[in-house]
Amino acid sequence: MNRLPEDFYLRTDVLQVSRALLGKVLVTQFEGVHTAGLITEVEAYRAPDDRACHAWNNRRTNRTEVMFREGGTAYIYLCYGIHHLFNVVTGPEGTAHAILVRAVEPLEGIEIMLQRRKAPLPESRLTTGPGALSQALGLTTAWTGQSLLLPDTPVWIEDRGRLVSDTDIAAGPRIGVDYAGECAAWEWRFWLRDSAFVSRKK
DNA sequence: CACGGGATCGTCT
DNA sequence: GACGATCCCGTGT
Repeated sequence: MNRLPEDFYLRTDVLQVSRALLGKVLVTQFEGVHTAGLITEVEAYRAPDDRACHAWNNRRTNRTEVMFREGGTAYIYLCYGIHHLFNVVTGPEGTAHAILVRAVEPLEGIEIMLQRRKAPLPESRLTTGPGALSQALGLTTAWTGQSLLLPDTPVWIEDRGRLVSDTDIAAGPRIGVDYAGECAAWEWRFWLRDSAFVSRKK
């Protein structure tokens, strides 16, 4: 296991970290069950200037407090009362930057994922979409604030040597942030261009 | 394939 | 009291 180190997350440019996250492997292990998926699609959110960010204008609330923590922390919140959306906090403590993981390619524990999701599902839809992948990997809001760095955490991210070059990465506007004014046009969504495991076609 | 609606609840006004 | 960084299913084409 080659868990990403603190330095990976502490970089100040959340867009750079977002790109670097593509091709890494998101792993969960709890109650004796192991699942893993290769990260294929992400979105960056960045306070204070980004209106689409929950912590826009550096707004601190009970929910957003986690976003201000040190990079390498999980930020998970409930969306539409149903979906648990998983984010990775980046940057030093005091800045509210986070990366939403929108899709992964299933690697390990696929039978478990099918059970957690609504089987039967085609594998192409098992973990594509932020709510879908969280359900497949067993990620819930119970883990918001959880470290990805400490030993024996239930969730972490690994580097397994998959090489991703800039030409492998496509960028476009983020999904579902039309309310965010001009920020909605920022191309802060990144995905592996050739992956079949992306939440929506371009 | 495109579109529309319902589910469901924590969070903030 | 309104609404959301979503998803699934039904309907119509």
